[in-house]
Amino acid sequence: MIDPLPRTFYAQDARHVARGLLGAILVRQTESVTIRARIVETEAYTGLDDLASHGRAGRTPRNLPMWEAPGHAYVYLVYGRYWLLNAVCEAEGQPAAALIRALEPLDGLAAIAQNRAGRPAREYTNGPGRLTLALDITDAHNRADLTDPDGPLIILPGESVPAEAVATGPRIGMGKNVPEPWFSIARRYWLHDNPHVSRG
DNA sequence: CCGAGGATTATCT
DNA sequence: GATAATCCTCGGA
Repeated sequence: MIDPLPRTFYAQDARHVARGLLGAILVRQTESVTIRARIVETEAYTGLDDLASHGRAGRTPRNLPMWEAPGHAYVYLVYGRYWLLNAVCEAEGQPAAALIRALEPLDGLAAIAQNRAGRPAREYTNGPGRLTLALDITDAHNRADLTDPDGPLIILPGESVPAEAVATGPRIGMGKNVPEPWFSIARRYWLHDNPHVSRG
């Protein structure tokens, strides 16, 4: 039995956590199914100074998990339709998170296919809203402890990813009113050439 | 393949 | 009342 990534891992800078999550294994456990998938794309949202982050304007009811203890899930609804999954980062009292943007399915493919019925297999988990549908992740998992081996949502360490396999670039999908440098700064991380990332 | 436009609703101003 | 860390459909090439 492999231990989940420890809370000390998440307590680091969100950029470091986002990069470090590449290659790690997200595990979704229910009574009947275990789904495992490799994290292949992430984004870092960090600090009051990050004008693209929910934490920018101080504490609100929605973003409260970002301020709490690291190593927990921050799940919220976007565009009134899709749940997005983040891992809370940095010290308690510091608003930061790493968004999980894409996964490479490993186990539980039948359950994923059922959750994504009607879609082509290549679009099962290659986007932050798609992967939560595929793994049945909802607000029920907000604040879930990602370090609890018996929890519904955990992250295990994966094989190490060499630096040359990682690409970086601007974050995706922010409103046009996010000012520079936050709009264009390279805080998206993905595995170069992995077919499951949301964009090449 | 690609771009444009609509869906849909909690959250914040 | 405006906005949003997105996805899907449809039309055209």
